[in-house]
Amino acid sequence: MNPSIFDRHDIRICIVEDDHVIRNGFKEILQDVRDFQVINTYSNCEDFIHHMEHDKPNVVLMDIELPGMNGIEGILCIKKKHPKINVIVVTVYENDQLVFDALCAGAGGYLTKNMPPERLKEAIFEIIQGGAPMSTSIARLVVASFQRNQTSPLSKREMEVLILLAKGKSYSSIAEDIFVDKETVRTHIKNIYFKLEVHSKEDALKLAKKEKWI
Amino acid sequence: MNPSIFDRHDIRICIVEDDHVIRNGFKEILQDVRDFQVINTYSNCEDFIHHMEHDKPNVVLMDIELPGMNGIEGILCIKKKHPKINVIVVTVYENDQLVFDALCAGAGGYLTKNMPPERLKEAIFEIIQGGAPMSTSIARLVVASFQRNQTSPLSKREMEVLILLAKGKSYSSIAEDIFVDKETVRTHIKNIYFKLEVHSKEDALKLAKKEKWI
DNA sequence: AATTTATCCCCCAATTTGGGTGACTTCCGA
DNA sequence: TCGGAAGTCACCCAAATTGGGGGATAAATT
Repeated sequence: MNPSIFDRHDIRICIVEDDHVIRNGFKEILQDVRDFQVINTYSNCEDFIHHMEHDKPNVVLMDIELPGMNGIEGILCIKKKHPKINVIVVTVYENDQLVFDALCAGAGGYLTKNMPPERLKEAIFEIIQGGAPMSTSIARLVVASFQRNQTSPLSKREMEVLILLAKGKSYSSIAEDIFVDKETVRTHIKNIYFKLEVHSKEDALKLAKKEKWI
Repeated sequence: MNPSIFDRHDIRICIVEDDHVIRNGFKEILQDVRDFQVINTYSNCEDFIHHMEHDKPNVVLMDIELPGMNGIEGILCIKKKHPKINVIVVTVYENDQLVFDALCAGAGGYLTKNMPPERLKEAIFEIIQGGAPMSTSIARLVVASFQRNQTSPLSKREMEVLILLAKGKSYSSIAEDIFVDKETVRTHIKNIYFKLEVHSKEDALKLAKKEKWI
């Protein structure tokens, strides 16, 4: 359960960050930690990617806004070639879409720059041990993304139908799933469209997703 | 940035846990913490729900496997009436589906029972401050759920088409989106079906979701 | 040179979809 | 107890979609 010496010794770290003050700050914080080796620091993604075969890092601290290739693209590129490299995003941005894009791209953690230096060290141990270090606000964002507003104007049954519709099912298939007649499904969908003021499956699903009903 | 005294004083806590040893253990751990008040403990959801109006907790520690109503149903019920109550799941289960069900139901945190007692206290402060306390393994599960296996047999263009199909778009609508002829979309979809060995939109999407391509 | 990818064209028939209208039951809140 | 949702099913209609068959061409990759 506790991290053994084997889990954490010799953790090879690279830093990709265009602001040299922050870059060196992180290096300062990390380089004297036992088990950590700051292999190299880079001011852009391209440089890192050219050297990653040689650097063989376990963990990369990655900024998002970078000259040239941005952090998201960078993560995609890194993960494509070396899926085992752990990327922790370290940025000032807490924008929803950026967070999700980074996680989808393969980031294993997401920290905001206003954290105490201790948190950075912890985060690296955490990701090596199979965790996913996140700032509190980011964790909340991520967890909230699972939760749906259930304040839709649709009835329970209508929501059921809408969710099945979202799976790409046809009316007949939905009917079989919920053990009613195809005509009933049609009626539900007509009512859904009426309530949502839309006239097609596409628009209904777009609205429902925007409002986080599904 | 730092938690002020106003953020954390008088945190009202309820515990829902059927094992009385664990239930009392948690109570012991929490009751002497400054700012914490353990209002009540319950061995099942129903009892808690009957008292929550009176208890007015800020945080509920909730087990999943409970006699009668289970934890997931319990969370739904609590959140429906009092969306502001913070529910932290505390369980032995690390089953993927259970974690996601709990988060979808409205859990604001998810801890496994094998944590140090300190972690429980931290977690309560964390959720009050707008965070989402999770065990490391849970955080990893959650983050991993954003990441897609990009090892599908489909080409880039085919993936694009499949993703738009998953949004409920018609062939014509997809064609407009990617600036090609409807016939081209049809060809892509035929090729997708051939590669995936399916014969309908529903089956293609089901497979793609199962394999986490979309 | 062969394969994959991406683009487009034609034909065909069954199914799906969206809209209109109406009807019956049940259940809940005012 | 009355009215309104909610849920169920029916029938009509026309347009659109879908899935499957057969091609073709050009570019890129292997």
